[in-house]
Amino acid sequence: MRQTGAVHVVLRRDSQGISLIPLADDGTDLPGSRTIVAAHLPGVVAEYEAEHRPRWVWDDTSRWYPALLAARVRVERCVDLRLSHTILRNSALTRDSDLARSPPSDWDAPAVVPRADPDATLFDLAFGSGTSLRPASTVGAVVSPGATPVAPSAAGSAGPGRADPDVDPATDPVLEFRNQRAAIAGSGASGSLGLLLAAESAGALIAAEMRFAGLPWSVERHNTLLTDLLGARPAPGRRPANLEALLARVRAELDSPELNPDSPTELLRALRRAGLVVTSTRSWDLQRINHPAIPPLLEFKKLSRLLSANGWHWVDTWVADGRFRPDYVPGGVVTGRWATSGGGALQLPKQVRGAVVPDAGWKLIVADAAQLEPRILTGLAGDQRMAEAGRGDLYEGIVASGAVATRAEAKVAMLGAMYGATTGESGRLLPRLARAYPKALALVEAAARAGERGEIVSTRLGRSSPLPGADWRLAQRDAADVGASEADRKRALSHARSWGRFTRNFIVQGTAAEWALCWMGALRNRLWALEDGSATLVERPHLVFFLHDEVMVHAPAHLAEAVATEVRAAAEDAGRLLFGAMPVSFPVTVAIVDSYADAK
DNA sequence: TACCCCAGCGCG
DNA sequence: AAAGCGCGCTGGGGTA
Repeated sequence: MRQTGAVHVVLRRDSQGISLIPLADDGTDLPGSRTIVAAHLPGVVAEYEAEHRPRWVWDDTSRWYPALLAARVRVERCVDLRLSHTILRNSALTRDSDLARSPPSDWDAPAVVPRADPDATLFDLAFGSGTSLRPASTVGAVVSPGATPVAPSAAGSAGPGRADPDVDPATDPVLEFRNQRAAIAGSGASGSLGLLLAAESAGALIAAEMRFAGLPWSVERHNTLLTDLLGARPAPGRRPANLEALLARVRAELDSPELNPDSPTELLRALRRAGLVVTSTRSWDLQRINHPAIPPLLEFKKLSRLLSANGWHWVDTWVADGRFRPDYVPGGVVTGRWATSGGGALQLPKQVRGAVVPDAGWKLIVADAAQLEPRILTGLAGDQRMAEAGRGDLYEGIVASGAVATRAEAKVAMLGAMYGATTGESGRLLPRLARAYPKALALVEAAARAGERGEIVSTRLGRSSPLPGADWRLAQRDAADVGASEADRKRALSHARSWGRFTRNFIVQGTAAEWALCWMGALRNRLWALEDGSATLVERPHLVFFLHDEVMVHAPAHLAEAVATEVRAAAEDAGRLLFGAMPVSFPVTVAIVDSYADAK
C-alpha cells in the first residue's frame, strides 16, 4: 500500500476557517499544517486524497462527509473521533486510560445531526460551527490559499493543536486524537482495538455513502403493490376500500358498529363482549381463537400495519428522486449494531421489497451471511467441533453430529443458547447441545454468569457491555439486606437473570456486528477497486443497504458477477480479521436480482 | 399543545 | 409449537 506523507490529517473548524493538521500515528505533529476557507475543503481533500491517501480525523463523519460526497469527493478512510471515543470510554481494555477516567465531555454527547434549515447553505450545514464560520467569513479572504502551507511548527505535543487560542480544548479534535492514541497504546490490545476503531469508522463512511447514494426505490411499483393489497389511495383521513370492507365485517361479527380496532382497550372490550376469552389483542394470540370475526380482524391488522408504516405517506416522506435515504446511525445500538432514525430502514417489511428495483442496465446484488451468529459463537469459543459442523449448513451439521434429531431442533437449540432460553422446546434441547459442543456453550454460560453478577463482558475486538442501571443495583442491594423478603429476593434474581441474558447475547451479537463491519469495510474497498477511472461513487458498484447480516450492492449489470465474487471474498477477509487461523467458515448466499423481493 | 408511555408489530 | 436478545415506528391514551 502506497504510504507517503502524513498518516493522519485532522480537520478542525477554527476561527479563520478549517485547519488541516497532519499528525503522526502517535499524535505528534508533522509539518504541513494549513488553514483554508470552508468552500475550498472538497477540492483540498480531493488533492490530499489523490497524493497521500491520509486517514482523515474528524469529530463526526455525519457532519463532514455528506458535503464532501455532494461535491463528488470520496475518501478512503477516516477516524470518527466520537464513535471511537464511545468505544474507548466503555471498553474494559482501556478502563485505566486517562480518557476513560476523565469526566464526561462533549465527546460523550450524541452526535449533533445537522437538521434541515431552509436558509442554510450546504456548507453551513456541514462545516458551519455556528459562531466562527458564518457566511461572511466563508466568502472572505483566503487565509492560507492553494497549496501554500502555513509555516510548520516544530514536531511536539504542543504544536498546531494549541496554536489557535479560539479553539476550545474540550472539543479540540487534535487533543482528543492524542488522548485516544494514548488509550489504545496503553491498552495492551492495540491490534484488536485499532481494528475495531478502523471498522467502526469505515462503517461511518459507508453509512454516509449509502445515504448519499440511496436505496433505489420505484414509487410506481410501490403504489401498484399498495393498491393491489389495500385498494386505491384514499382521500386524506379516509381508509382504503379493502381496509374499510374488512373493518365492516369485523364490526358486524362483533356487533360493535363504532369499534376502532386500533385501540387495544376498545378491541379487547369488544372481543370480550362477544364472549371470547382474551387477555391481549396480539395477532399471535388471536390466531388461536375460532370466531368469524377473527380472520377479517387479523387481515385488517396486517394491512393496517402496512398502510401506517410503509404506505403512501411513508413514500411521500422518505422516497425522493427514486431513492430511499434513511438516516443510518452507526454504533446506535449498545452491541455495536447500527440503528436508523426515521424511515424505519431496518424494518422494511417483506411486503414492500418488490419496490426496490435497480436502475435500467443495473442489478442488485443481495448477500446474506448464513447463520452468522452461531458461527460467530464458534469462532469466539474456538469450538473445533462446532467449526466442523459448520463446514456446510451449520444446523444440518449439528444434526449429523447426532446432537439433535432435526434441523429445526438444531436451530431452536442454537437460538436458545445465544438468547438464554430456559423453558419450552429450546430450553429442553439445550443440555443436548451442551454435551455435543461444551466449549461453545461454556462461553455463553460464562457471559451470562458475569452479567448476573453485574460485571462487564466484551466482544472479540473489545467493545464492552454497559453496567446494569441504578434500579438493577437497588434490587440486588435490597435482596442482600437482612430484612429482605422472599419477594425482594425473587425480584433481584429475576433482574440478575435478565441482565445475564443480555450479556450472554451481547458478546455474540456484538462480535457479529464487528464481523459485519469488517465485511462491509472490505467489500467497500474491493468494490472501489473493481473499476478504474474518474467514475464517481454512484457511477460504480456501490453499497446501498445493510441489515445486520445482509448487504445490498447496486451495480452495472456487467459487473454483477464480479461483485458477487467480491462479496464472498470480503466475508473471508472478515473471518480472518476476527479469528485469524481459526478455521470457522462464513458462507454467504448471494442473489443477483432485479428486485429485492426476488432475493432468497 | 406538547410530551411520555404502552401495546403491538416490523426487522435481524 | 413458541420465549429468549437487540432495535424503531405508529396510534392510542394519559398527563402536564
